[in-house]
Amino acid sequence: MSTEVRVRYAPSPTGFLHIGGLRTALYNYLFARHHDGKFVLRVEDTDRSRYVEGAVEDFMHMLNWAGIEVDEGPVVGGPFGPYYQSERLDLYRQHVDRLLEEGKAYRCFCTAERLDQMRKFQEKSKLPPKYDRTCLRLSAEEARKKLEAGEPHTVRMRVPDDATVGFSDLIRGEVAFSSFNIDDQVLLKSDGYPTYHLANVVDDHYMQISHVIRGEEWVSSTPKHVLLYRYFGWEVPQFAHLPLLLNPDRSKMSKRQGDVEARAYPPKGYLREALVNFIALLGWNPGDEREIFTMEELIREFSIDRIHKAGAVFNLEKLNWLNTMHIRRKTDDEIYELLSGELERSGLSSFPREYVLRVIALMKERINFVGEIVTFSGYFFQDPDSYDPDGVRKRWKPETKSHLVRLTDELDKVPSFTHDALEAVFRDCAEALSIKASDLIHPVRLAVSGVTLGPGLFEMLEVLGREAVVRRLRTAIARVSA
RNA sequence: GCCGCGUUCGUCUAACGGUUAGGACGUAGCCCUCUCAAGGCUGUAAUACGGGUUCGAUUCCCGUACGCGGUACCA
Repeated sequence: MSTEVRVRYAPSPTGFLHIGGLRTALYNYLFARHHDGKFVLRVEDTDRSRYVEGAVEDFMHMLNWAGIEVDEGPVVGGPFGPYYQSERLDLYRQHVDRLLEEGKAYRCFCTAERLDQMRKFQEKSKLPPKYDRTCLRLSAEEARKKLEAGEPHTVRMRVPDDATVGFSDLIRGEVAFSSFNIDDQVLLKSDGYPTYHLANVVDDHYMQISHVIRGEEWVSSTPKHVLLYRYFGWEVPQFAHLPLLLNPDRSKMSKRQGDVEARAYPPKGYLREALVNFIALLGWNPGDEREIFTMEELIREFSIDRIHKAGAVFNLEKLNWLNTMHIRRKTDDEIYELLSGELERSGLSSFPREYVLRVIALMKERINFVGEIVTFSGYFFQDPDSYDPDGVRKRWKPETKSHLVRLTDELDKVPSFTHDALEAVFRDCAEALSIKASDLIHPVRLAVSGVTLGPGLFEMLEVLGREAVVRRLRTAIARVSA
């Protein structure tokens, strides 16, 4: 086998891409890219009853959104396909037959009801829950009869009686299980489909996967996989079991406590850069104090030995902060592109791109989500229809009216309506009136925007332009002082 | 129940036997300032518990507690 790093993300299409799944995919991808290896996407669609329509499309779409490029997989293809397990049934079948012939697996004719009773009994007797091997004790003759009679059956792997099965985990170190606690796992279901355990091992082998990087929930079934590799005489890949993502109450991340589906995040205004940066840091850190990373930087820095062992709580507040940090790193043009849909929906797409770009430049540093440019800066697109009452109370004094009348006249005739010229007008006017500039600035902000917060006043006025500013001031003077 | 894994500020984490246990988010205060942000400064807050080992334990070992995962013809 080559020494090339080959990893895979192998989701099951039983639901849409989960944040935890996205992180697993990301870690695999970062590891692959860091080592100039390949990232494979394999669809583990062996459970026909739980298949969710559209799930595969969702995985691919969200991976693509996140900037995780698939080197081999369903759409792009590759030398080790097909990449849908449902299209590899013959391969699994052949391998089950081989195990059967070699006595490393056996047919099981037990019914679901029987197995149920058995488990209840085991629990009551405080025994480890595992198949009691009733069918292993069937004579060759009995088994053949049942088979010929067409009795539905599964195929189970035969676990050695008294052995320790261990493996070395890149994150957890040596992990060992006594075979006494390893179940004779079903490898082939009665419907002819393989279970995860069989399909996964067979595919990882033939797809030449060098490192199996997956969630912690697989730790306890890894001994079964190790056994299968041995049965087939195959080299065992390196394992790395990732810590889980947790809800705020430290239970396994799930619905009810926030959004677990990756596709919920883009519409909320989260940047791919922020989400990727955030989940990368959930369980991994670069070893120094940097926090903001691009995908390229993550690829450069990523290493499995800096992955944590303990689960990590998915905490929105830090994600939000990262979102604002990444927004600030974007150019105005990039933000415009991200905003186009929002502008459309808000009926603002008729405004010239140049104008929107200037609004973006002013708002970019004061928002947490791209969409807030639209929600927080309505006054750039429309005259205010009301004035914040608290602001009026605080900033609009009895003498304000006459001051603004005078200022408005000055603004109406200032030769160039630019930041510096406007500031000079304000300063001169304040001086002439023997008041502070802020006594003009605050009421003007209120008159022009209707609110008390926003970008610096002079740059705001410059963007708004003389006509709108003068019009709004005159309207406000009449309305607020009335 | 059985098996496995884990445990540093509220959260994400650094420290791989010797640090005043560091950083970030959040939060509180201050500075800056035309507002709001941003930024700067300061504060807040942690090694689960009990035994060892050691001159010295966050760090190594054992136990307990707690949490989590698995315990399917799901993945």
